[in-house]
Amino acid sequence: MMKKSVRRGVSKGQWLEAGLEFLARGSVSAISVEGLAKHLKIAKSGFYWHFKNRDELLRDLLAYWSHEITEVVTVNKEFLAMEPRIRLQKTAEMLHDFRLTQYEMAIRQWALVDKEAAKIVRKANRMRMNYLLLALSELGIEGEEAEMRAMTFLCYMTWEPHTFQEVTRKKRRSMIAARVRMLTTV
Amino acid sequence: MMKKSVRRGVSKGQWLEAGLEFLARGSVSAISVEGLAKHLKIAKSGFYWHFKNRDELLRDLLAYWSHEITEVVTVNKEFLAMEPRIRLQKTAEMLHDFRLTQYEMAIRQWALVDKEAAKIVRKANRMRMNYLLLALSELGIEGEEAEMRAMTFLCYMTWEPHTFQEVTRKKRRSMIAARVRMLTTV
DNA sequence: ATCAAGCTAGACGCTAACGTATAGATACAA
DNA sequence: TTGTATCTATACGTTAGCGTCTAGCTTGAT
Repeated sequence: MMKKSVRRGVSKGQWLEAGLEFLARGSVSAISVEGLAKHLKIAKSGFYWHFKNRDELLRDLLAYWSHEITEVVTVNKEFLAMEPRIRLQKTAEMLHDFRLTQYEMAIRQWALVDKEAAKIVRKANRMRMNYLLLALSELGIEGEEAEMRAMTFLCYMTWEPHTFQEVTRKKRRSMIAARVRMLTTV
Repeated sequence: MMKKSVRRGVSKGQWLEAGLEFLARGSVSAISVEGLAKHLKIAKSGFYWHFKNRDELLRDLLAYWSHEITEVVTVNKEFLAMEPRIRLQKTAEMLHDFRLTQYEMAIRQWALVDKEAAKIVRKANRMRMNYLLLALSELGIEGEEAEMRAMTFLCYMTWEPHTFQEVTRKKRRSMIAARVRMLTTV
């Protein structure tokens, strides 16, 4: 009755994980069924046991990204209890420490040619903007000024690691505080 | 004697332009010899008259990007005569008006897997950072604070159009001034 | 011991794209 | 008008990747 059968073949989860690993390399086209199979040291036929086709894997990865990266980060009760400046600081640190933006490049580039990806990216933007606008609002920053600051914050959080790969992680982390200060100072 | 023969075949320049057009769609992999040929309504064999292979076209596009986008924008005498705040404002407006960041996504994603592209992207970062750091320095902003602000400015200029495609160009332009103010206020 | 569920190996056919080869076409120059 | 430089059409060979098919193998359940 228990569905949790633990045969030792390659599970769907392993294919998904491998997919994410390849996605982090920077593009959706880096994900090939045969590439993943080789990575998992297996023939590709196993892939088609779990997925109808390559596109189904991509949709699953998109759904995963949408959920984990956006909703989990945004809908976070503990964070909302903090003072807004601290909250933004902790959020930025969390994004950094857990490398939560590593798929952004691939996903957003994908969104240029895929309708569904584009839709989810727009939704992610909206949720993140609302999260940031709320914090800024608590600090008395509203309107277009708030919007500008939230967009700047979002651009920085999303793209800094991709843009400045030559900067050390330590240095990048140390600059978070000053950045939050600038973005929250009226 | 004049080399400027004007036969009416498809010139090298037209192939390069078509390449840029495809590149703007978001990725290097969008550039295929056969795709470009179809776009130019011609058989692909003409391509190999001008280029040794696909890679040579890509190298040429990279060189073009490196020159036009980075050096031309950065080494600009008129701009350096302006007051730093005005200079940054004009720079941001120019990037916006001439869509000078439209190839960033493709190039930077390409840099993840191509050594030469990575090198040129690092160089572009350095030149842009120096340009921004100079302006900030004139405003009395130095050290790590200046570095943080320059990086934020660069992220915003580079990525805002890609990240917020849902924002109208008019609105995006109207937000430049406030952003420069924030980034240059001590 | 046997059976079904879950998964795999390996071979196959198909397409898109790369690059090559050859036989032209066109236009200006002598 | 004849030649040469600059392109082009068409056909071909090759590879990478998608997806399919069939005959299995392994493991827990009965």
